[in-house]
Amino acid sequence: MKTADPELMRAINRFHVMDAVRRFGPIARVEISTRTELSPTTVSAITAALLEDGLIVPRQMGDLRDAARGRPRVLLELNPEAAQVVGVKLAPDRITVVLTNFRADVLAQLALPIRLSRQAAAVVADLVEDGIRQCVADAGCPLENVRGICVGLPGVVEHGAGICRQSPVFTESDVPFATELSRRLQRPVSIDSDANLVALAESWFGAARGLDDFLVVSVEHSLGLGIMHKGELFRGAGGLSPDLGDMLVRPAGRTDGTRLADIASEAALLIEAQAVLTAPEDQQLFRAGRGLGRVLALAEAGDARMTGLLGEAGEALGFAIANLIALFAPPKVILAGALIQEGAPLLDALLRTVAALLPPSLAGVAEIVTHRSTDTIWARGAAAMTLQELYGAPWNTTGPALRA
Amino acid sequence: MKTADPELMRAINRFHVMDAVRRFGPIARVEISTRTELSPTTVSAITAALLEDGLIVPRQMGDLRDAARGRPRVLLELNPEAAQVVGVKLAPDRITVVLTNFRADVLAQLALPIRLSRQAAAVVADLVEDGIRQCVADAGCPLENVRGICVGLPGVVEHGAGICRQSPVFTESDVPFATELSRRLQRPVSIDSDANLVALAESWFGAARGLDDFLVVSVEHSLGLGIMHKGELFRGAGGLSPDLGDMLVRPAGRTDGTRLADIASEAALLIEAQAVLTAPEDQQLFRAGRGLGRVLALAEAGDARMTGLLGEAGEALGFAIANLIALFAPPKVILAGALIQEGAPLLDALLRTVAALLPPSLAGVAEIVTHRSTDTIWARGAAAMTLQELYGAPWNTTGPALRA
DNA sequence: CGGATTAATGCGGAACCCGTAATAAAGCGG
DNA sequence: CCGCTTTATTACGGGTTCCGCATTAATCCG
Repeated sequence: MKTADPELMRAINRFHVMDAVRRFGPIARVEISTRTELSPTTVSAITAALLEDGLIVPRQMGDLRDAARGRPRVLLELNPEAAQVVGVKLAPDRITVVLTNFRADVLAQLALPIRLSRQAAAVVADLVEDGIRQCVADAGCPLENVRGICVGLPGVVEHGAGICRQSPVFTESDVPFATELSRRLQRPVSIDSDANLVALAESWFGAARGLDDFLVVSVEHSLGLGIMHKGELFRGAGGLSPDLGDMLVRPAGRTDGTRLADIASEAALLIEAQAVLTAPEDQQLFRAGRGLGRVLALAEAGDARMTGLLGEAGEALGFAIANLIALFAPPKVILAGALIQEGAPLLDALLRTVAALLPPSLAGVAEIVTHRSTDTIWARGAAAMTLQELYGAPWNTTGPALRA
Repeated sequence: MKTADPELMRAINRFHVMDAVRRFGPIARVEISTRTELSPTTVSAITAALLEDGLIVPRQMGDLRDAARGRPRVLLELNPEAAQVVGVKLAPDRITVVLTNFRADVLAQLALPIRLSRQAAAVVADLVEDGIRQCVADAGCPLENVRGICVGLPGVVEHGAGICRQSPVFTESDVPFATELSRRLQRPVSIDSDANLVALAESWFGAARGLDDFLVVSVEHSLGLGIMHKGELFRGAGGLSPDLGDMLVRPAGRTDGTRLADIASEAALLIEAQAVLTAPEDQQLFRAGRGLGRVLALAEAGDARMTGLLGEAGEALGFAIANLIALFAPPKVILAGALIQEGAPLLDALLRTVAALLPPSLAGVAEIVTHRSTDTIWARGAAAMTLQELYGAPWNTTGPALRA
């Protein structure tokens, strides 16, 4: 926690005003005042500064007071033109790039279906750089206008330092990807765990709007875990984002095959399924990257081997999620990913396991919902991360108050 | 996060000054200024107010500057007399009460070796009330002078609401213990998970002094987990303290006996050991409450059944701790409890399991140490919790900034 | 006993929030 | 059409805070 001075005070209150404008859409000063519990005078002063800076704009039309007497309110909203930011999602089979405006509306997007599992960091950086340049070019937006870039990727990411400790997309460990991209593009770049970004997206414009505490669990090629805790993205000590794949699901005593990623990720499932489905036409499908569809179709048709695999994965996920609920007590858990479907064996097993394992005292706390997130939403979350910094959340900039 | 006003600003900075005095005191104003990065003027003003309020006192003696030139510094320290607080630790076999001064020095303590597993809340409240009254009477301190009371107990505790959701010491669930005690004693009362309090104690005057991130795992009659995260005690959504006993250690598919508490707590170990050691003299020891010593002695002597049990418990604990390290990435993990001994089978198995299960990217982050905490230290932690509130940490008082 | 040196503190300036009062911009009723 | 009422917004003054600068305080040194 930083020491307080008038500047910080103003930064805090300005952020609250910005946050109210973002969340409650076109909104009048009076309403900002009641919501933030700041005095009308202060709101007026702050909004004047924000208007001056071009971050918000008035919107005369649409006066929908119930009692239409008195001076009409002037509605304020975010100025979409105030900034452009870029969000990138890196997955092992795809790069998604979006350019958004200041409201996180997508202006342009680009999906590169490129297989980049375990690539050299330089190669990935090349691809991302090209993708970003092309995306902003498509939108006719000079790169210089882009106020910030955020990249989401699976694995263990250190947001603060901009280092990716370990990820399925890189061969190397400890990749300083943020500095590398920043050097290439001459723009501010940050990186974060992909699941954290989708958590932010869900909180801004998704299934968890306005919720201060929730989990996002994504089952994709790899597993993702995003945690919103007390209104902020949860990160471990040193800003290290935890990786759901590193959660353990086997009992002690067996040191092999214990990571959740080895049981419940798409990648792991495909490997196990490929070992089982030995028919040549199946193998063909796997080689063509269509194995997942085949697995789901077989499970749908009642193939015991496939439902068994999916059930095992679901049980493992349920086990991990029950642990997370015991720790974070989130009112909501959002599940995402192609494997998560209503009525599918994986989801059934997951829900059943959570219900069975959760202690009675925590039985009711978490509502588990599914939500289909597109790659665009993920990338929008990345954009939102940069926007949040532009809004100027002051507590992110705080250093240790006492030096040893 | 609360909206900022001058009052909050001052509260924040006053807290920083108090914190510096507590941590580094006796300390001169100049040094407070450099450590907090507040201007000397501001420090002077704040310390003047604190002196006025009697929270700190000057200490002329002991001028140990290296260069003894210039005006000598006036050292400031906490005024021990500024307040008295009571800390209570509730364990299934013992109630410990301490009275401390403003520096968390113990003025009087009282240990009641009472078995209170699964007692009615009213009975426990009776015992605690009597214990507190007796303890403060022993010290000749009128109860009216006690500025606050904090009770630590195992189980799932909701600190904010003062409710104990579930605990081995109560028969009931959802016990509003804080209000109940407050009504009886007419003093402010708070409750928290016992492990959180020992974490606070370790951070104030124990093995984790000044550390912003660490875990405390205590293996006692029941299991405890205290998490210091970014300088604050970690609690789940709604202020719910997680319970280590609710962590799960068995794989999905087996829904029975999966809680860590059923494998690795002293209580569970005793039950399992009692089932194995059928000799009449052993059963005698168990009934006399001396079973644990017997188990340890047998294990020491190489009894395979006992080392097996302990090893299994250690592996289960290691499994849970590895998961927690993956989530929180704490630089330090402190283990406490009678079962945790250097060279003992439980600790060996625990360390081995953590090392085996932790993914390489997290291999070096956490140093695991053991630390023997007495019941007094725990109760001191409870006192420290109240003191922290008296110091006026402003962020604890913040409500939601935006009302829906 | 007069510098030199370091510690602590008035003093004035600047920024901020807030309460009150004034102003702005509508609708309503005569 | 015009004044009155109502509601939103803003100007103004007061109070608080932090900070930079200059001053005072307290010691050592020669």
